[in-house]
Amino acid sequence: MASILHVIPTPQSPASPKTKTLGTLLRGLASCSTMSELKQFHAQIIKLGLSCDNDAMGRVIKFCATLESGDLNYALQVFDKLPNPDTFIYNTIIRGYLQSQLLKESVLFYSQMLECSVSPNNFTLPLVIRACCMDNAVEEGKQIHGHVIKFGFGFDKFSQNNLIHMYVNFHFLEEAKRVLDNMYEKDDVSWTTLISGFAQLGYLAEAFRVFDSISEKSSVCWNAMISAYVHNNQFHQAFALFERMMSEDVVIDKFIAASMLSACTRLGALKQGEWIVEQVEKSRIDLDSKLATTIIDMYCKCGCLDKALQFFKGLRRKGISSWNCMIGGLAMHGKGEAAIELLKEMESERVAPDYITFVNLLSACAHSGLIEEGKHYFHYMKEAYGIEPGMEHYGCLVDLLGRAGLLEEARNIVKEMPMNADVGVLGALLGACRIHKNIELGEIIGKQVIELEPQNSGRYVLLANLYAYAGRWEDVANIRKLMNDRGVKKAPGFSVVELEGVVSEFTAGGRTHPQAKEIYAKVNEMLDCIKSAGYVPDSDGLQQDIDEEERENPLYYHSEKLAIAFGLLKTKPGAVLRITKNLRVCKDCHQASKLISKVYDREIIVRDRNRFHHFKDGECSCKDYW
DNA sequence: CACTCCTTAT
Repeated sequence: MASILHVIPTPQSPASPKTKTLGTLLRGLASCSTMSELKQFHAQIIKLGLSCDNDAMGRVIKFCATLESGDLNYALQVFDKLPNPDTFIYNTIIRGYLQSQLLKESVLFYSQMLECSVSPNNFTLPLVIRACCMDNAVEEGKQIHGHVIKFGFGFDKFSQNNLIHMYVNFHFLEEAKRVLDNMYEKDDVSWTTLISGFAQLGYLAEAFRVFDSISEKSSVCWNAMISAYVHNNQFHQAFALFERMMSEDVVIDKFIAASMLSACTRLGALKQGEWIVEQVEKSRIDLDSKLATTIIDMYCKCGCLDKALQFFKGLRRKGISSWNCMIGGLAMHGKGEAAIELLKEMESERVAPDYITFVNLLSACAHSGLIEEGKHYFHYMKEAYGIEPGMEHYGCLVDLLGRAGLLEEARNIVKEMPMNADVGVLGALLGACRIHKNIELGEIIGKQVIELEPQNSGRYVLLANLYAYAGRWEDVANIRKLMNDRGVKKAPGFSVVELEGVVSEFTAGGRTHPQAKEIYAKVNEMLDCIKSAGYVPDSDGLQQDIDEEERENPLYYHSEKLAIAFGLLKTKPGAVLRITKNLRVCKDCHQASKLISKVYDREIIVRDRNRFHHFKDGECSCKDYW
């Protein structure tokens, strides 16, 4: 028995047993992934008598406060036990609040830190600046700017860059620029923050001035400026800048590829888009799921469903956004059944559909008139995946029912849905009233929609068209007057056609094209030809009706017809014409396009604001519902 | 022991 009381001598380890255990524990802590695991490590650290050790507790707090699987309240409990928490620990809690969107608490914790005489370091102020920025706390933000200087971080890049971000967010553009100008050493972050900030507020000239002032432009800077143009619909500027970039031998990376693809998509510039895809493949740019999605979207919106599908199927790993985008693409092209098939494929590959998947799927059902299927999936998403229908889903359902002529049912959905219908949902109902010429309901909804979005010209136009159908010319004139009084301008209509890689743009009645004379002659010839095939210009009431495209131009010269005429002039017989326009196809152009496809034996693919129209053999894929 | 900028889609 006595031997038990003897300490058996062991060889001396280089570190003391306690340190060694702590080291192992901290390593274990770094690798734990759940709160319950963490609590076990925490308990062991306490047993070692380290419950007040900043170094050890700092790690515990870091886990709880900043990781997805953490628990901010637990972090705060640990914090409260610490007699002298250090700067790192304060910073970590501030970051925890920030990540949880508890912005005021974040700033408050910083002042608590100062009250306890703990000095901020270079990590502290960027966090607090961000909190003020996200909270739109202008006064506090200015004070923190003072602290940056007072505590000696006037030359710290992170603080400065975050200040730029904050002032941009406050719309204090001069102040943002001043911070940049006073920076000792500006970097990509400083420049791109300011460029994209200016661009978001629409100040493109200012953004370009900043860009131009950069002596050594990195690809990040180039992309910031390119995407600034893209986001402001200045596609030609984006292309011009891209070309300049190429001529200066800057290498395309995945960011630039994505921005340029987005420009091609919005413009309908298929050839250019394909060229970018080629570059991506050639230069082995990392094809992440964002870039893959962008490429799929480009093919879909440029009218090449086949290529989109081919690319999609060839992807090794398909992210959820790629699936969603592909389903959305099928929806736009009126391929509802194929969209449903793709959902099933997704399920059989054990990819869980999400909120967006069902928005796109329901939109596919709506565009293809799949009423029963649409209703089914509206319930199915909740039953099978626990996804509560949101505003967009209700919008699709209303669209689906409304298009099918089930206006009462659609209206009941609007009344009974758990949230207040937004403009999107009401707009869908209004659209249905237009299709089915329900003046009574359309008038009520139209007025609501206009007041919800008084600057959106399309809403006025829709109601005015409805009045025009009813022959209520006085009301049409009143709408027009209302628009004038409020200074609402109709978006100028334009159509774009891409031929041999050259994108040509047409505006209604525009004569600036170098070959305008030939094009107009072709339009006249075209219209004569289809007249013999039964085309009757939709001129009833034209003098009074408000069209989406400018009224002062004769109907025949809508941008879409000019683009088609130009396409017929410039391509060989049988070639497919792809046209992209910014507004909805008007009734007359739709009818004309159908007949042109027959008489000239051409497939014409038109992308309008909402969807695609494939004109072939005198028919349209939208089955005249759009 | 750690922080900020440029990319897509609905």
